[in-house]
Amino acid sequence: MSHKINWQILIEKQPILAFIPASMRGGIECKKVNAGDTLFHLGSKPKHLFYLIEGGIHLLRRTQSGNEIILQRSTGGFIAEASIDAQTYHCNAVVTASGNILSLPIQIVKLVLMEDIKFQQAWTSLLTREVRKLRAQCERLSLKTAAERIIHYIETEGTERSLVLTQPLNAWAIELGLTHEALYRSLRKLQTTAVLTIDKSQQFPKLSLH
Amino acid sequence: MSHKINWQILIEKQPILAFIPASMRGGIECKKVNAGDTLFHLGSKPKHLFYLIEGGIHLLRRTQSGNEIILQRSTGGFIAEASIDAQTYHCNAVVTASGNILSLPIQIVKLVLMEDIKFQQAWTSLLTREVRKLRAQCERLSLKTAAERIIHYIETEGTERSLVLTQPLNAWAIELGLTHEALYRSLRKLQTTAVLTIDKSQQFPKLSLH
DNA sequence: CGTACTTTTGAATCGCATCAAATCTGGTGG
DNA sequence: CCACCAGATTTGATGCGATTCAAAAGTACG
Repeated sequence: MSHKINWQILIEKQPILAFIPASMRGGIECKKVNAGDTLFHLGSKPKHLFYLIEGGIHLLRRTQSGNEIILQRSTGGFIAEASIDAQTYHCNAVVTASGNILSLPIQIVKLVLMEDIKFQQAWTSLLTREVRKLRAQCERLSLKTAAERIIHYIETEGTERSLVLTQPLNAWAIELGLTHEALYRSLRKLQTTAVLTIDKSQQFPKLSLH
Repeated sequence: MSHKINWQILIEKQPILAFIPASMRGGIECKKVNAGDTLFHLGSKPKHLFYLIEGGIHLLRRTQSGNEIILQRSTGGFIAEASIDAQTYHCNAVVTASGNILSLPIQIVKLVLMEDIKFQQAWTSLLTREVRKLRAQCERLSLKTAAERIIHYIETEGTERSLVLTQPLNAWAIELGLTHEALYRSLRKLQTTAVLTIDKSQQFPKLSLH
């Protein structure tokens, strides 16, 4: 189930991968994953670091009371970066949308991290960006109304008060901590009050604030 | 207003500081800060990285509508680690409880990061923990009800289904994305329905799930 | 053409925010 | 020791906005 990896295209999307020396690329696999698959589960020892190229993955855990807690929804990028220096996984990873992943043996990644200070720096800056992004998301989620969250999102994630989504609206709703109904209604209101416009001619909607 | 720094005690509390070479300690100051002080504000260029030894600091921003949003509350540790490679601060830092901070010139920190791979690694693991914590908070904030957020907080941040807060309840409410009234009412309900108990004999409340 | 997914609308309900006010607390200075 | 004050906690009433449940219409794709 392993595919040939086009490193050139991959590196364009994720420059940090350029730091993986060519000599180590042999150990890295590209796999197809299907909705429903489990990448890893809580308690097991991390052997691979995953990079989601395409598809969707949820990291989740069950509480003692049996409730399911979603720790992270990912539609691309490294999965559970934190597992790199953990003894065991702290959660389960379930594929929610079929796609492709890179599977990097943690040994290799650790080796490169130890030896290559450039890679370390790139990794640090990746984490730093992630911290900043997550802070912004926390900030957004503590806004009380749908309209405020929408505008905040466009202002912080977009450029020039405008933004092309990378997902359909109903998926965006979840990221905003809303139901899709609430998002649709709120968007409609923002349009009728001329606060923003939505362009749906492309694959994903483009939102622009006035 | 600069004090002499007792590195030995400091390093015990925060081992990462051991990586700062003795030769560079001269550039680092320990300052007293008072409630109400501003450490830095949005838009200004980061010159120092701050380490909060004692006291309390809020990182906050104001929305267009004038509401105050708290991005981070800290009662110790590094403040705004993300500022290390940012052009400008993306929030304001206000002292909410008097105490002491270390003020590390960013130049020095960057230099050590470049040269010392051990420090790099320690820094990476610091960021990794932060990422994990923030993910948990985002997931908590996307829970719809006050009760769910409270329980999630105890389950993820506490040990053995129980947790001692590090702040009064009204401050906790903000971290949970709730008004203090909503938190008080929800806590009362959870107590009367025997879901949890609150012990207020100490300075800060201790919450235990049943 | 049918299936799966997304978008849209409607109606009823619930929970939280909001505003207001009272009580309780610890700490201060007279 | 008491008066006083700021901050924390508590209770009440009201309204709004989001959730929830339900169903229909639009869209993409094989």
